[in-house]
Amino acid sequence: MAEASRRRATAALRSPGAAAFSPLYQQIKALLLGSLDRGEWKPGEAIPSELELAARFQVSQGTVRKAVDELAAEHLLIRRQGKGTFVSTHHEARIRFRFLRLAPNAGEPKPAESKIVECRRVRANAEMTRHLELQSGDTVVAIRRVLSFSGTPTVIDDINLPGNLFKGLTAELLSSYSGPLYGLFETDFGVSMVRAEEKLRAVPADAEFSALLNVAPGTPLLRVERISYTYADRPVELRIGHYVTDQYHYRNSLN
Amino acid sequence: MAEASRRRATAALRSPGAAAFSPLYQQIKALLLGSLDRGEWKPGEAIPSELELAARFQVSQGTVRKAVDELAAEHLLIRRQGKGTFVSTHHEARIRFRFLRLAPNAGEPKPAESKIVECRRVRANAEMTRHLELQSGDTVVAIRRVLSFSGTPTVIDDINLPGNLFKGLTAELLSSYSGPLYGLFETDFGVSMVRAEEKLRAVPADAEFSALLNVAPGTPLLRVERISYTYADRPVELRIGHYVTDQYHYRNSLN
DNA sequence: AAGTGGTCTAGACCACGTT
DNA sequence: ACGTGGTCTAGACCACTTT
Repeated sequence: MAEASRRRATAALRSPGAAAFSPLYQQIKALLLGSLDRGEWKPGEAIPSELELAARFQVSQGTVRKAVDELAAEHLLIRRQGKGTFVSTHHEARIRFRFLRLAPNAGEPKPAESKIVECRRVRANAEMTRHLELQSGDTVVAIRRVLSFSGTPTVIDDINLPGNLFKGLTAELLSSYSGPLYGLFETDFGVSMVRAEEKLRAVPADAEFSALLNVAPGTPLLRVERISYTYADRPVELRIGHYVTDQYHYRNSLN
Repeated sequence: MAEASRRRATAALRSPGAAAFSPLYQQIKALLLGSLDRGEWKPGEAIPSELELAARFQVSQGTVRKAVDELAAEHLLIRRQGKGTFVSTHHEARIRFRFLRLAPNAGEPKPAESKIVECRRVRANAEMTRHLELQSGDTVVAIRRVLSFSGTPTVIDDINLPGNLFKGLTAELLSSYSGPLYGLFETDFGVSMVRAEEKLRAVPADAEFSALLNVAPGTPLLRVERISYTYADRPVELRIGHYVTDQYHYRNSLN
């Protein structure tokens, strides 16, 4: 077995054309990512044990471990000593707060009340086509919702999703569902948001936003533009949020 | 040697009073953090090789490696194959962009021009006392600077530092220095900013800010409150920034 | 050639959770 | 008792950099 794996690494290393050398554990990691992307293991489920994976890929447990370690560091997998290694799911508080950065200035976070304002299927405009890597003419699902805390409207989210990935998504489904949106996407559409890039600005509230958020026109809002990515690192959500930040703030850690 | 280290781990594990078990590599990591905090190795310098550290701590190279791996993942150390492992320094482009989140909406980042507006030593107010864990009556260095890009004022930073750690810090020194502020703190005062927590809000420009930033009063500004920490995880900077975000935005990654 | 970090293996034992 | 992940060791070899 030692020989087999060494040969494999050496083969990759010495491949003519010098296709960039990649260590065995990176190759394993890519294979695991592929399985996750194909839904071989669903969010919340356990993946095979390290020894099983080592046998499957013909490498040592240590090599599998290093691949899994990296995926766990990226929060795609969660290790539980004595139980196994599990696929991350948005149906958990811990992971949710990685994507929900709004926190109250004082006191404990309260659950948000969500109201779906609209949910339409429209042709992608140029911005969506570019950000979501669509073809011109493709459709997107355009959702607008308002989040309130203790009855105070605080967030307007404009969410755009590729139409072909979210076929049965309707306002009714969204309204009937309580819980994290990404949890719904994950279980009902097999789309897992794994990471995101955001751009933040301060902008004045226009007439429409000021009415929805119950603030004066011109009130400074925190505008958050987010692009979310799946396992395969494909963009699948363009979300534009506008936050009222008198009682809440956006928290961030620099490491 | 194997015996020695096993005994050490076992001793820690079985210590009466059950002082929380911590694995050997975590103990090593803590020792390394202590050395960094004491300035035993300065930013930019190489730390001893893994084999040297293994000998010093009487553990295997693999255990040292795991400790160093974690510190490298936190960007406190930087590994360079064939050369050694080095202490991170703010005198490098890569690390700077971890703390400088403002990016132009279009085009390449340009270097900022910094103008020191004031630098005074004052008594810490309640807010500073709390955030910087000071005693009431302690002094802080209060700095205000304006950052401009291509002549356009874009950022006002109000920076507060514990007076006792920054004794020789004057407006002249700040003005004569070009380069990252954290680089100056690091080399001249032995204070390394290692991580930070930020809170973001959108606020209207008041008269003072509108004059300094050359925008209309009430213009939405992105307000960024930052607390920075050193190796020992002690807060040593309270910084409040106000950003004009028409040509620039704050970028963030959710992982 | 020598020294550094990087990868990979094999095996032992520990801690945790379930059966 | 058993299976899981977690820690630690020892040794081999590879890749990169400097001498």
